[in-house]
Amino acid sequence: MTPADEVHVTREERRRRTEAAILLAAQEQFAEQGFERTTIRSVAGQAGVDPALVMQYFGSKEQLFGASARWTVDHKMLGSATREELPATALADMFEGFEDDVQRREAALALLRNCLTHPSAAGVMRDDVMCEAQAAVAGTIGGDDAELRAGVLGACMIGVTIARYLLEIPALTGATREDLERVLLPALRQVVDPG
Amino acid sequence: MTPADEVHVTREERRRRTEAAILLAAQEQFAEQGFERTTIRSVAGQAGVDPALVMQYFGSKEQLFGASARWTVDHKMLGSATREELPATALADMFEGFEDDVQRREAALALLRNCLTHPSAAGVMRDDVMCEAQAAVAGTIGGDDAELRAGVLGACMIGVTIARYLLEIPALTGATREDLERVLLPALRQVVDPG
DNA sequence: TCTCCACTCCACGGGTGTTGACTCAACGAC
DNA sequence: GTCGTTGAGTCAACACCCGTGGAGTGGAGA
Repeated sequence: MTPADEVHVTREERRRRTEAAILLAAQEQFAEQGFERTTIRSVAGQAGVDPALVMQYFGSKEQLFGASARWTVDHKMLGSATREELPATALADMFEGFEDDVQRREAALALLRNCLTHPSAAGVMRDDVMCEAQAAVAGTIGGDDAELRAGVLGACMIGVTIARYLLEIPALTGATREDLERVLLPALRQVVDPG
Repeated sequence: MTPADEVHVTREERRRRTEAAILLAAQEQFAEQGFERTTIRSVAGQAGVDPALVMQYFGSKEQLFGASARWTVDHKMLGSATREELPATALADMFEGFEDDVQRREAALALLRNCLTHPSAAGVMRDDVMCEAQAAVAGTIGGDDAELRAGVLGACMIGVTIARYLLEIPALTGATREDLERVLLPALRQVVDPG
């Protein structure tokens, strides 16, 4: 844990590091095995730490999960996109969140993996991710059924995300970003632009 | 459990009924709370039966889940549909499986609810549901990226299904079938027909 | 009346989240 | 430099719940 070539680390710094190690291990296990199948002991084991320390830092398994599972949708970018740009912006946000940034990916996977079985994860998913993003884009879509179209857009994005990053359907995992854009963008434009 | 106005039921008939009651209770709980949160005891309690009887009939919790979680995609109907009919056929299959037939709905929800966290449910979902349906429609789609387009079609269907029946996003649950068809069909046609 | 089988009772073994007391090295005051 | 204090980290254990198994019971069938 402590590199030999590092002469001295302050106590505060050590604490920050182990807390980060615990959080990282928790995110990985929550993302891969789900909430119920990851145990405090296994997280502590992967982080090289005693299980009791996990409790001391995060309070409970529930709170550890709350700190681990996060999905940051870029509301501003979605809100400022025109109707034509909307599908491409949403797709770019997905690629950035699930492929480019390792930190964001584990946190988002931890939430998505459990959003069907864990009550609070379902709540966060429904309220913070889906409904907020929907509200952000419904205005730019316009028309009578703007809310529905925004919801369908989100639902399709969720479906593709699940198929590609969680279920790992070969047809989806084997596709490049350009492949996905080519197939998906015309369809999503049809969702946001009824004309 | 035994209706008073029923004079006599054979032993074999009684056994069939209690086994069906156990299976129904299991499907409901697997569908609503997920695999880990439903216990043999709670299933037995809802069925009005001793926990040990559940084991005796189904062998293990894993096998009980296997008997409970099923999703029957209508491959023949999907395979025989033309490219123009494909989106409407898929959507009709979703409505029938998740709204019209109560038996099928609980079984399908039990599978879908757990497909991100339960290993064997994930396998069934990926292989039996997604990949088989994909293979059934890829032929009628045609072209170089037929597999990818079929996969994207399935992914969008899964996303809408999850958003409407599991996450219960208001914008999706509040929509009628006609609303969904109006918004979704043009987009799905764009997926299966690149022209 | 004897047999069989649907069904129950009770307990075991194991794994889990959580806790309180404990150890020991880093830190600040002098 | 020395000494008390603080806090990071450990250890052992508790209380609980779960899946599962084996012995037992009572009423239906022959």
